[in-house]
Amino acid sequence: MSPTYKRTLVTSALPYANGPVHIGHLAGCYLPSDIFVRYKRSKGEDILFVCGSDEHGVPITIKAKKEGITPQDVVNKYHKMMGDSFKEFGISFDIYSRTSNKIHHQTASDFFRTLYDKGVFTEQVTEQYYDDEVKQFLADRYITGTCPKCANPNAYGDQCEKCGSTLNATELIDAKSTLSGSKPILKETKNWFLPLDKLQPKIQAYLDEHKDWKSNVYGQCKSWLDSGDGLQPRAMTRDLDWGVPVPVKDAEGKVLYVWFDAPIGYISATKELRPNDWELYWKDKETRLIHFIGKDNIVFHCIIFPAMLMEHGDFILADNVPANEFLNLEGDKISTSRNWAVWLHEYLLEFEDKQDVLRYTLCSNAPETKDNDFTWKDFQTKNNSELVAILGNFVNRTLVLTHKFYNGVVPSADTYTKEDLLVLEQLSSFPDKIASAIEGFKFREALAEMMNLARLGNKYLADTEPWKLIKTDENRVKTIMNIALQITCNLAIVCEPFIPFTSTKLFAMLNMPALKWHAAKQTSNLASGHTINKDELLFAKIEDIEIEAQINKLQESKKANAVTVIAPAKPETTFDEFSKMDIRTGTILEAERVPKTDKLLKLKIDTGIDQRTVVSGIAEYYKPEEIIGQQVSILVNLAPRKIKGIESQGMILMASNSKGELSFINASKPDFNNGSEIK
RNA sequence: GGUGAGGUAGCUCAGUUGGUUAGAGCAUCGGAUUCAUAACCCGAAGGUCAGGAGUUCAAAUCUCCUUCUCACUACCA
Repeated sequence: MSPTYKRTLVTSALPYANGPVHIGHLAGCYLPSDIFVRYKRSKGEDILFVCGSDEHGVPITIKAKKEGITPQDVVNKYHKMMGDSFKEFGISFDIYSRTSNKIHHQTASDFFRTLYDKGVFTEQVTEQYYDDEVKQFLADRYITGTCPKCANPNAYGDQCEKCGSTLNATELIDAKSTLSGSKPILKETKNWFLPLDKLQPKIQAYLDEHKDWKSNVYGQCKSWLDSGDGLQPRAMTRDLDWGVPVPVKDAEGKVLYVWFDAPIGYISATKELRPNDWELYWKDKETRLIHFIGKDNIVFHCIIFPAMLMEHGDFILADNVPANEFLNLEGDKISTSRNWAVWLHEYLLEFEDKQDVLRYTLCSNAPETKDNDFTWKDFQTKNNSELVAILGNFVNRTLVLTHKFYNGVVPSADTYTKEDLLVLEQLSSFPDKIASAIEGFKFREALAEMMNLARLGNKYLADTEPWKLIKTDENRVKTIMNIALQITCNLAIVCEPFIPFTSTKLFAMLNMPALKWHAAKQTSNLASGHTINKDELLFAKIEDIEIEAQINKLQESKKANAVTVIAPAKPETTFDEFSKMDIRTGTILEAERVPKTDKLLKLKIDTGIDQRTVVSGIAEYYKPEEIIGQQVSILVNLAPRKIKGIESQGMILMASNSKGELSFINASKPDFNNGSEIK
């Protein structure tokens, strides 16, 4: 936070255009950034707020294929959906752009070309799976096969969605191309890498200047730099036909890696918004650049993107990256694929005109320092006992009294008592308190301060009791009501960053145009003699029925999930194929943990044929001492393989449930000796 | 296993460079009140600051160990 900055550029993580926005996204980065920007605008600072849809990358091509439409159709659908719901929710982007725009393709392409011409990239030839039928390299997501860990037959080349393991495409058993169904072959391909290893000293120096970043952010960056071998070169191009084409020779069929292309989206969005002076926001040392993101994006925004910008030259680097942690929902991780989420577009339909309730709840419980949990019960409580009872109630009682006593005309303040002066002093101190919390990215604290202003109002009314005094001292009541109205007016100003819809309603009720931040330090924004409008309730109570409905809805998707996780049957095989496998009953003679691993047990098995060593990934489910003497089924003619330096000579057959938990399978009658064949 | 972030009242979280009886909101209980959406206002109760050891006149705060949660990462034939 240097005082020399003349302007600020705020970016919010580009949401990936393969699904709608949910509350996790909002709490993670869109709401905090919006609060920050609204506050800065209210202060009259020069600030731009850019965002857009991230529309490239493999998952979108897969989704398109599945639905039989083009990738462009997919992103068109979600781009519109996300843009609309952000807008309706009051996320006040100056521009919500998209990476399939021409201007972005041009910008990203030029950016790559500049780095290429400067000789920044290293070229590397690697072996990748290639589908010879459709003449195309296969991204990890385009390869399916049997998961080597849980035997799920529908694991992807990068991940098994059933057991959650991260995989390499080459690990899959019976790998298959999803494009043609054929067996892929390994083929050499050339890609361009960003040599992060060589850039490490520069990145280190950059991070050293920013030890003031949030501890979760700085800590994670440091762990990347300090870990074992330090940073590793990372491919910035992919063999794919959806994305920004690589603008060099010999690069047919290659596009920029989404993580190269996406952050450049911030630049192209700025360009689109301000074609004439966009460079001011990206290249002037007096511009402060801030990236709002979720914790999953830290490495890209704090290491890779800055590295790209440094190597390009010209550009400024982020001054801060206030990343939030994750938001859970009713105790479970939010998951798009499991439909465990509160979707913004659905919320907006089901809770019409209640944007501010969600904004308030998410901000007050934002995962600023650790993962947090969103519950509907909490949502209800926050609405009923804070928004309704404290803020809404204060405004309501003030306006009702004003209409009752003065027919809606603001009375003039007469002589201030000691008590009044104290309240006025506190009133004018709020803007700075809230501001410093926002400047420090402590939005929960800022929000709590905002509510304290409403509390101050409630207390003032309770202490002065104008409804009693009106019978004995009318003059005094005028002063009291004037002060209560000033508090209401200043509330309208300082609540705007957090709950803008409420702010608008408040100004409308007060019958005045919206005031800017600096006015909130004044205690006479409402002139005496001014007539206010009729009062209406700011917030309505949320009843149990509504909350139960939401909880039931989540229960339904939980049930739906429990059913669908059963893996579909594998394609038909032949008896010949099956009989190639030599499976026997065996007994575990010895078992011990493989050091420095979480999942591995080293087993000695009596197979009836011999005694052999097998390494198996079952340590999470069985303790070594419990399984000695256990009878198991073992595949004995599997090619041996070294795991953690130990040669594993076979594979224990395990049953795996939908959670990826494992269980031995063995003969159910006692008199089956080791070495009995399983057929 | 490695690395990072966390573990503070029933719940959600503050606790700045170690300094008198550990704070706030919500929930609970009691009181007062009626202008207000039975809301507000006042008060009470509620914590071996994950556990253990150490440094210090003094530790929630510093060091070490153990343990639990989350994230990244390695191992799973």
